[in-house]
Amino acid sequence: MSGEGPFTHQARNQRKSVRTRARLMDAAVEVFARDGFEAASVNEIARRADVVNGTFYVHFKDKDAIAAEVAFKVAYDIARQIDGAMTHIDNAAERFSCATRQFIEIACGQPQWGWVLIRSAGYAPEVHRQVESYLRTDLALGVRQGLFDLEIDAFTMDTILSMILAALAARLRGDTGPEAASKVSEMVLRVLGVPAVAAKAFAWSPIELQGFKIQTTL
Amino acid sequence: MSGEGPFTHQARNQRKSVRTRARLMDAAVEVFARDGFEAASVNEIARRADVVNGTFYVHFKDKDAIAAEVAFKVAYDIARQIDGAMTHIDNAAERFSCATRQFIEIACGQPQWGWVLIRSAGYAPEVHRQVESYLRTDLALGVRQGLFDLEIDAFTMDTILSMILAALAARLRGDTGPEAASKVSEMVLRVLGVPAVAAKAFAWSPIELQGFKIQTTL
DNA sequence: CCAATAATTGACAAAGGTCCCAAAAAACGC
DNA sequence: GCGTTTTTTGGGACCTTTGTCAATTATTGG
Repeated sequence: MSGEGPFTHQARNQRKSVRTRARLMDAAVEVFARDGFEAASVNEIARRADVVNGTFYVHFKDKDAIAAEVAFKVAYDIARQIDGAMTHIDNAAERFSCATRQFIEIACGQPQWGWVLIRSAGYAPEVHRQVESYLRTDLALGVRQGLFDLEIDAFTMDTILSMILAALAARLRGDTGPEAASKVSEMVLRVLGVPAVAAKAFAWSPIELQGFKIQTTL
Repeated sequence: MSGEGPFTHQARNQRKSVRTRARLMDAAVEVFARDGFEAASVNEIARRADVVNGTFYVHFKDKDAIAAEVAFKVAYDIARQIDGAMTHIDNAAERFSCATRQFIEIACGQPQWGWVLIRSAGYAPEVHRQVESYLRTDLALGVRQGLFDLEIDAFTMDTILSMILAALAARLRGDTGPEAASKVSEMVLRVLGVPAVAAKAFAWSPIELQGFKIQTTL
């Protein structure tokens, strides 16, 4: 086994079944991140969780089942962290910029989670829904505040999300430094109709967070 | 076998080896488009090309080899079609909008090629390079013409490409109608710094093509 | 038309995948 | 500590995949 992952940590005081399940999920994250969903094998996941192959099937029906659960939990957890740290920001452009930058930062701090998000975006609708949920609210707010002049429909959301994920991928690949998060924020704000100068200001201003620091594990 | 694909058609008068190779490539397009690169199997490709498994290995070293070749040929061919039909347009914003809209239209006319482009974008650098080659020229031109005010670096290119591919994917999934191409053009032009009104005008103006119509097969 | 060359075949080994299950071991409540 | 319940084990049945190769069949130039 390779260290203790976030799910395992969260399950530390629960009954054995729960702990094993959590170990399988941490292992699945590693394998999905490295090999992609299609190429990942149940055997490899079990091996990394230090259980024999048969144990896997006690806990999950098949590969699809664990993938859906892992993707959902990862997306949910990240979204929750971001939301919690932003309750004090009112301006929609600032909220968007802050959320996007934090999202990329958090996902980079846990690279395997980042890759799982990217690689599962195509297959797992629940990931899309999770990430979009925090986006949609702020975008709609911006329209109401008169900051954004673009119609926020499903296609717009989809395009914006793909920009953010592209930035995350570039960052995880190491193609770019931490500035990618601000760059992509600025680009999206321009798409939304924020004037260039204001977009730059929002995207590059320092982030103020509620509380000390962002929590990067469950 | 399921009909005659573009590669097979192009190879119709060549020697047998070339024709079989082309059939394998058409089959590979179908399988990669349907299953994605990771899940695609050499067996399935051979079956669809109406040859036995062993024949595949006469023509290609392995799955990677055929994937690289297919992705490159598809990207190259589409880029060539677009370039050829745009020699008479001078304005960079118009060129970009026209190229993007045609790109999506062509890729949708041959859905399997479209999916191959999307699914291989992550794995095959040659696809990125091909598609970016026609983009980069026009974006740089726009900066020189004073139309765009955004620095065109690798990250910018990457983000813009991901927007275009997201629109293509939405279109191929049937999530959106033909207007997606104009919508995404408009969004990218805004990113590039084109004023909202002008961006809308460029993105939705009718396309004038050199010659009669776009060719949609090799 | 025939010999030489080119191309395809089909069977197979080796590797690895999925999923199941009877038996063993561990954990739990009393 | 002890019997019951929960959980894990290990191996096996069966399938798919990859990649190779000697044998066979098709094509083609002379």
